[in-house]
Amino acid sequence: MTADSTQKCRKCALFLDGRYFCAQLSSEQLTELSNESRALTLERGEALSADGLKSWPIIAISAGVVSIQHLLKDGRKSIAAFLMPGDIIDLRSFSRRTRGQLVALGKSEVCRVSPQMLDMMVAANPGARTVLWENLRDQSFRAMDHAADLAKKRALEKLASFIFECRSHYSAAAAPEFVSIPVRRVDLADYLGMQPETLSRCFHDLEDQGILDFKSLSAVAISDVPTLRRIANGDRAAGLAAEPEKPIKILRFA
Amino acid sequence: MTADSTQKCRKCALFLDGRYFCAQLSSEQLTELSNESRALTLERGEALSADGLKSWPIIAISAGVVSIQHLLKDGRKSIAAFLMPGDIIDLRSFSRRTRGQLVALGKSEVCRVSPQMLDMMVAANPGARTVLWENLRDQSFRAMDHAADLAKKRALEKLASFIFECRSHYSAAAAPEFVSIPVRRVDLADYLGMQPETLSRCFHDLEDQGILDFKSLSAVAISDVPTLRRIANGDRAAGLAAEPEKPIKILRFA
DNA sequence: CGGCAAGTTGAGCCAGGTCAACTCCGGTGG
DNA sequence: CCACCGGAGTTGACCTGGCTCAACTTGCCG
Repeated sequence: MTADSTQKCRKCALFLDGRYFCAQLSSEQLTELSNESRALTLERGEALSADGLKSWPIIAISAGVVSIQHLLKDGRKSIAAFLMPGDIIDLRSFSRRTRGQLVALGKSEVCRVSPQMLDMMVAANPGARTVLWENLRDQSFRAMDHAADLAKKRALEKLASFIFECRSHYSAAAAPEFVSIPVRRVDLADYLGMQPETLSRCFHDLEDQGILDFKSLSAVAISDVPTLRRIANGDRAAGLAAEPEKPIKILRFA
Repeated sequence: MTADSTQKCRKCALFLDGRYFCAQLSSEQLTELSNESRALTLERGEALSADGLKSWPIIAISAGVVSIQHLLKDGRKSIAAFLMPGDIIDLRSFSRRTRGQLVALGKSEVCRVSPQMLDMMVAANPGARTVLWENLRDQSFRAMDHAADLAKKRALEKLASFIFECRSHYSAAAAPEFVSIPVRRVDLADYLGMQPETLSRCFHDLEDQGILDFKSLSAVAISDVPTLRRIANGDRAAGLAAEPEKPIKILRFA
């Protein structure tokens, strides 16, 4: 079993990618952690049970996308956050707060870690501590940025922001304008706080304006990065041939 | 100066309240931290400059409310998060992300801490580490809950949620139904992603329905907690005498 | 190649945005 | 003590972006 678990860890993205937590651990620490962790594969739509989370409140995402979902009484659903590979979430104080569920949005790999073990690693290993701390900060800022977007942006602007968010997460340096959208339309709509219909119309708009170029449902190329950026930043004139500015210019000569 | 700074720390809320970071420190650690920190008073509307944040990227709030604000090109403003006393924010990786500003929403006290010193305390003091970690997690979950609220709730529901959020932060055990609203209407509107006019109408609604009772602009009593709770949870029938259910019942007999 | 889930399109409607006028309140100076 | 001022909050009337509902198309998987 020990051999097995160590094997398991040595093939895991959390160990193989130097930016992630497990890559910071020494060989012995990795073995220790292996014994106190459980890998798990989730299919799309599967949720981690509340009971399971009580005994294993630390979840590390090694592949796929997992969401934190909130449900309202009348069935409205919203997705509070996307968790990506490398994200580690500590739900020890979660029960006090609004109940949200952890639901996989596609086939995903997660690793459940014993809290005691995590605390030990964090106490003993400054590198691991830094990585964990930075990841949590990043999650926090992502959530805040997202909240700011939801608060005051219109649908098209939210979508534009999201595409950039995707790009910063996923794009290879080789093809910076190709972006993969790792979730279904419905889930993206729930994340962006709009209806799937509206989302569809927005995608269509961006394609019509020649800003996006669809390779498939889940892969786009950004053909006009500056305009998309301006839309994301809330520049209402972006992509509209900037009509309102002309008259002002003329007045300046008078 | 050492004596001065220690004095300063011993009167600070971050030390006096046992739940907060500085209360976890030993006497020597507190003295050390004093020398590597700078207290600062902010008036409403004052922002921490980007330069200042570069040299002092750790900010602890000891009194008042500080906001993280985002500005769109056309002047739309949104408030991504409220930072409350006890919150500590680490902006070391902030510059990479969307520029947001830290702006005080009322007279506030903050303490800028040297990152090296914070790291040392965190390495040496497990209690302090836990408090800091839990605070950051809390901020993160708050931001996610807030994002979920913004995504799929209507105006009245967002306001109801916010009132509960305030209650959990501020209320004394003695008078659990009294809630203080620590920010101006405009700022609350920016936080909840709506217009001040709409916010005003929502407050009025809740008062008309006998759910809220205003003591002043910034102090309310919740007169009907269950209904407010149901509104916050997205129960569309709450406070409407549940008319739509009757006809359905009749049809069931047919 | 059939069947179902996912995504799209269209038409009509409403919650909340917008704009403008108004009230309220605390501070200030005559 | 009161008139005045400016900022904050409120109210009213109108308008629109995005929601809703329903029908349709597309794409995926056995």
